[in-house]
Amino acid sequence: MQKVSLKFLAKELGLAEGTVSRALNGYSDISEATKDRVIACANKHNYKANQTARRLATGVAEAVAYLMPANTNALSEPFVSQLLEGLGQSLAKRNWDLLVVQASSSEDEAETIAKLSRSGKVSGVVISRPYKQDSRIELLQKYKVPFIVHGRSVSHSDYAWYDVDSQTAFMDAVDHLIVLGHRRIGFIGAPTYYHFAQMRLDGYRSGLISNGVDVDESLIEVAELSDDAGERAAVNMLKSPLPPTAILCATDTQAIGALSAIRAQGLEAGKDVSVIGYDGLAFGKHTNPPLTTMAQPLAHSGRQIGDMLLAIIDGGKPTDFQELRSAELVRRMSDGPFLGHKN
Amino acid sequence: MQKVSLKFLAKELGLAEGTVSRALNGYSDISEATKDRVIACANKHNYKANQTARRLATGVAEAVAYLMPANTNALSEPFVSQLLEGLGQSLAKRNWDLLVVQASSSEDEAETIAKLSRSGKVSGVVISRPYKQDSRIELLQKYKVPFIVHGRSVSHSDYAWYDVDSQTAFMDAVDHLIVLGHRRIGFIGAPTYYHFAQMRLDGYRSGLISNGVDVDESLIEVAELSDDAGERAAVNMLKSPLPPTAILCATDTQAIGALSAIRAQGLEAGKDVSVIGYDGLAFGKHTNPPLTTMAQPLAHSGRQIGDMLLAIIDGGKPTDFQELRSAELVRRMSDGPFLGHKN
DNA sequence: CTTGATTCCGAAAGCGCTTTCGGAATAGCG
DNA sequence: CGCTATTCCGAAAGCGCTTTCGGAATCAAG
Repeated sequence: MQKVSLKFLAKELGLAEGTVSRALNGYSDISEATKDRVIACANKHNYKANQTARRLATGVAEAVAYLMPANTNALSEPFVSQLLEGLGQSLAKRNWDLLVVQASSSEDEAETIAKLSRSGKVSGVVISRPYKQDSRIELLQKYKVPFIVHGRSVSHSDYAWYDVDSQTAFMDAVDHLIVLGHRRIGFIGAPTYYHFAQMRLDGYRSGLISNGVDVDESLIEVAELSDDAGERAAVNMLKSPLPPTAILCATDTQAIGALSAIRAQGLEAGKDVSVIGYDGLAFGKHTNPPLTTMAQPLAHSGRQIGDMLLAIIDGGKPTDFQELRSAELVRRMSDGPFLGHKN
Repeated sequence: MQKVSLKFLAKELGLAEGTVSRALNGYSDISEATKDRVIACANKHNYKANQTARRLATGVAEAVAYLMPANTNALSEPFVSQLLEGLGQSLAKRNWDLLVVQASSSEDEAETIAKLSRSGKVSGVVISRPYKQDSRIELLQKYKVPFIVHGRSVSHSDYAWYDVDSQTAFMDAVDHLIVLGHRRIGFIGAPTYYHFAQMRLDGYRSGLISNGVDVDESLIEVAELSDDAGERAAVNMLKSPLPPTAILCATDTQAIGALSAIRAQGLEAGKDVSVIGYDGLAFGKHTNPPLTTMAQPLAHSGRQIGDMLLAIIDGGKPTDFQELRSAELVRRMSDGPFLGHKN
């Protein structure tokens, strides 16, 4: 299996390397005739340009990186593979590579980005789950690396992002619960250094206010992004003297934990206390009871994000690429009308 | 932000490029003194070698690819992100890259591999879920690309793999069910072009036989790797004139579907009919009822696989790297003693 | 038939790094 | 002090591809 290089093809065809290269790349100063000849020969020998050499010569990396979120947790990761899949499809159209990089810790994320940009091995990067104020974003801007954020930070006016409007999603969820008759609605949030956590909390708050119900700070818990944390938060809430009759959770994962807590208290989710999650994990169909959730349309988000990134790399203005999708309520069994207080 | 290249450093230091390069790479023909000087200067300017140039010059790709399994399904993918994470950690030690590539269809997988190997952009690849006879493996061998298989194909003696012994896992599961008093044990398998599907079926069969119970082919269903498929298979089984009192499923995802089917029939999993899955998805804690499963130790499989691959790339014999782990039963609530037939 | 415009291709200079080779400077030794 | 053995570094040749530039050949026009 001998290496087929440009040189090889050139010799075979009796042409100069440069000519072959230009023919393959569709330059207009090559006659159709020799172009065909070259292409035929290349196919015959199964020639694939050495991408490394190509990258070096052209100076374009032909690759983008996905920065894996740190501190992930098994239950919440379906979105990672979905995203990766979509990104891959998008990049495949150009035959670009998808790199997956991860920082060993959150503190290292900045360092990782710096290295990434300086090594010049990618022409773009996408990051997920931005913090309220995210040093990764600042760095990316400073280094002028095209990037798109899966989510938004607080000041998100000057870069490209793709996000789901979880704030109004939570307002909608509150509305829904209000219509069902609930007034004591609890909220299990996520650490507010995540901006999405803040937005969801805000949505919850304004939902309450717009419905004329006061927000009771004792009904708000902050938990990590795991089922166990959600469960702990829920038991706290349930044990309070005036427990909520419905609980909104920042993520499905936490909501699933809350479901456990409710069952453990001998209560029934969907009757004694309603719970609504957020994410729309397919898995929610199988919880006990099936989880009602605000589902985000992550179906093709990966491809979407990939296309946006490519457009920016091609010279598009980042601010032209800010896409806000909306979540929608999918009712399963964990919500229900307020039935009056037990005690 | 001016580019810091070797040339830049060389000029700054009054040395030749080659000298700087050798100093940075720890060659022994450079005095400690200038080595220190060079390194200090490099750090000061935050120099990072252009990896593309380096790759071209050395001829080593410094990257490995993970071939995403085609036809994946959201519920079963936690393992992908876990694997990726581990692989990334392993590669990070050498500062290598992790590429994620996917074929547009199963038929394209061979083509994808061919392209991958010829483009020379990776020094190794890992694939998951091999088929009984897997053309990807043959190709990888033919092209002499170091690789490791996450799983095994039928003839797995001459390459490197990492797998969990699901065959004995299923024998164990049968034993467990037998001890609980079950005799009519159903099996929901996966398409047998996946070798793991065959092995699990074999395990089920020999488990039965070793316990002296005849295998009843009408108690064996084959389903796709999804919850819905598992559910359909389970209803078929349950509707049969002599339904099983326990069901073994090839994957947790299917088992979760089976749970739904059982509930839909007005039966109770864990009492009326036991179900045991395989995989150990964290999610199984939250199904209704919580799913008993044969859990595979995927904790650090990614890192393990990465280390193995690196060792092979370094010249290790592939056959020295074949690792078989074992799964273990984690009992939750979906299994229970045989209580006598209802009808 | 000459001249200027086209068409098409060869030659060569990189891209930024690695690595071999040889030579200058130093050290070691008798 | 002369000679060989070391130590250390500069020079240069690539890695495989792209791209600019100029020139030979062809064509159209005068």
